[in-house]
Amino acid sequence: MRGKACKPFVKNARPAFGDLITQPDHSPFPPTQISDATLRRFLSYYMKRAFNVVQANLTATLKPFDLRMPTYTALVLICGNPGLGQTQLAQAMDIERPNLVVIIDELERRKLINHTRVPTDRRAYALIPTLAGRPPCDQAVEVYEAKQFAGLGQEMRTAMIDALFKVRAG
Amino acid sequence: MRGKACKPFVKNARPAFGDLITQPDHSPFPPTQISDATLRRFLSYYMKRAFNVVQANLTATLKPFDLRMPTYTALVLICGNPGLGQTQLAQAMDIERPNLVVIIDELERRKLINHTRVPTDRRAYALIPTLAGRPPCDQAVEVYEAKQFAGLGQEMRTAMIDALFKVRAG
DNA sequence: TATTGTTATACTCTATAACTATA
DNA sequence: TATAGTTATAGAGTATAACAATA
Repeated sequence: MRGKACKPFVKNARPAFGDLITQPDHSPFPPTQISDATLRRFLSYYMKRAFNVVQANLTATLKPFDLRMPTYTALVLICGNPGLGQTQLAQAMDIERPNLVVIIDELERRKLINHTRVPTDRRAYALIPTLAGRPPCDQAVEVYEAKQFAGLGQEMRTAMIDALFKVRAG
Repeated sequence: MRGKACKPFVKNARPAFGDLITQPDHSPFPPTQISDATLRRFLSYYMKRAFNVVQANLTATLKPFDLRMPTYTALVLICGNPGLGQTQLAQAMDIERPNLVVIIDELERRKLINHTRVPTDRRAYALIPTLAGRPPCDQAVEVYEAKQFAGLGQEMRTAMIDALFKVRAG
């Protein structure tokens, strides 16, 4: 049988037809319903799907604050690390320095951060949150992260962090 | 003290200066080093960082197969669900139908899948892997997923799947 | 009237190369 | 020579609106 190696795992998959019918399967997304073989084969898919949800929810939550994911991330990191330089921030955000420029510009235009020359190294700028910058940062974080990960519980949260770190570290 | 609410957690954060110095901190990325408060505040950041790694590794791994993440995902889903329609595939991939068109076109151009009219509904097309399409699909999955998640072990993998599903389901 | 797939189009996020001003 | 930040630009991935063919 041709399709034996791959088992269907898409909800409401259209029944195949002709000689290509294998096993019409209507298994839902939950991991418990999916064969272990399939799970092991396609973990990156789960990561993407979960991340899509996080991204969508985060975008929606940040809208009232007029923040997008990159500006939000930058603001939180700057609030947590006042005096940070742009090269370091780019490293922390895992993006290239040029992409940071518009982000920094926007945050500064909105008076959420300051962009000050470092006295000891006149090439560098230090990023510092303004007094006006902290409240939206704190509120956005609290409103979003609390809501998004509320259902996880401490154990699950810890397990997830561990796994994500392991994946990241390789 | 002004910066008390946010603790630095960026590696090698530049020491702050002037009256904005709070607590220059050089805590590294690993979760164990970061305060629980910070963890709870910014889980989405960990997800993004981990996903960046997955995405980069996956892209590199798929290059020899001349596949990108979307074409790879589509191919795996089609192999796993022969006869799938484009609307369903778009739902499974969590993207809009128009974006699928170029992906399907590419896979079909490369003779990895077929794009056949459904006899019972002449609006719809059924996506079916070709005999040539399965091997690169299987190889790519095995080479990538095995390598990326090898370090996790079964427990961690399960925990991660559970957490990701929970996040996705809300 | 609703649905499948399509076209055209625009937007967000990101990467690369080359520049400037400092070190 | 190397580094911090910048500019210009290109590409990938995605979304929205409007269309044709079919149900």
